[in-house]
Amino acid sequence: MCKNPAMSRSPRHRVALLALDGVVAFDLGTPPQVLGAARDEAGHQLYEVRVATPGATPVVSSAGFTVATEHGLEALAWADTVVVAGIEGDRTDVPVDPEVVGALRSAAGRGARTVSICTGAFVLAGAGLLDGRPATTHWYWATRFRRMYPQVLLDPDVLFVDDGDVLTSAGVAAGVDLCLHLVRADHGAAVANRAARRCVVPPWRAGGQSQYIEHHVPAQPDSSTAPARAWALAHLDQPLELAELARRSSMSVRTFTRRFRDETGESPGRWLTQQRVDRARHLLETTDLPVDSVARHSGFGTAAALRAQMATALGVPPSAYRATFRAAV
DNA sequence: ATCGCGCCCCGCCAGG
DNA sequence: GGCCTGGCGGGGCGCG
Repeated sequence: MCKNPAMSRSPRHRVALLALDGVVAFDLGTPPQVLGAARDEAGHQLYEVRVATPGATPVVSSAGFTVATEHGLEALAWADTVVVAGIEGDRTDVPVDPEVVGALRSAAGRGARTVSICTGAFVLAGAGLLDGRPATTHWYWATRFRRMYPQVLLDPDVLFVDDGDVLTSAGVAAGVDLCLHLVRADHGAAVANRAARRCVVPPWRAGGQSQYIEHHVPAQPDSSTAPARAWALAHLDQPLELAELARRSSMSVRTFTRRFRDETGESPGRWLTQQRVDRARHLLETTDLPVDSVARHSGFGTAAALRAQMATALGVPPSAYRATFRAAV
């Protein structure tokens, strides 16, 4: 791990966070906080985040306070990744400043990764960076987005969209999910999970928008335990033993658990119960099945087991969970 | 409520 | 030596 100390440490990933007038205050905090929480084994930060505004002039945030930064658009030329924070919804139809468009386009042109949070997608789209590509934005502004940018393949029902060098996320807090996704893509699940823990990201955000829970943790493509996970998902309602999953992957139990942990950031058992809780949540939201059969269909033998798992995972009993969503929709 | 049993998780270490 | 593997054992947790 830290056999060669500072010398071999790779340079930090450079991130420019672009704040325009009316910037969503929350989005301004997300990348510094979440990416800043990403550390290597020795505790060194893996990202350097600079907040930039056009001309390094102060901008007024959605919360009313003024944002003063040291960096102008030249930070976009410096960055490996450019993140555009959301702007207040009623400003989304204001044409994007040509200088901003130019800076974004040249950053993208030289291969920088471009990312948006929330309504920041309007800015990327305004710069033409989303043309013909899949993207998402805050669900509330989806209609306007479609009208303004019909050439973008908008999917308003997901937390975020990863299209390689262009990534977009849904409203406000989905920026947290996207930043964690970036960390996961750049440095693996273990680092991302440590960052999440450091940020004390809650496992469940109360409220409606139940469709969003479908999109959980994206799988690492080159992953030796992925087939086992797929198989497990297809047989969630049955008892699944670690030994069986390992055997199906033709690995010893020890190697399987070790790889699984490396690839997903979680132990097989924890992952399994998480998937089962997700399945149960989905059934509670979309069916009228009694809690008892929800428990069976999601692989918890009994309602008691389901209740216990939901209590620890979400802090909410099944019936209350269902009631929340029935009331919310 | 408690205990016992089985499974899981993971550090440790030996071997390829 | 470095890397990956896999067996072992103890501590932990869920469940009956």
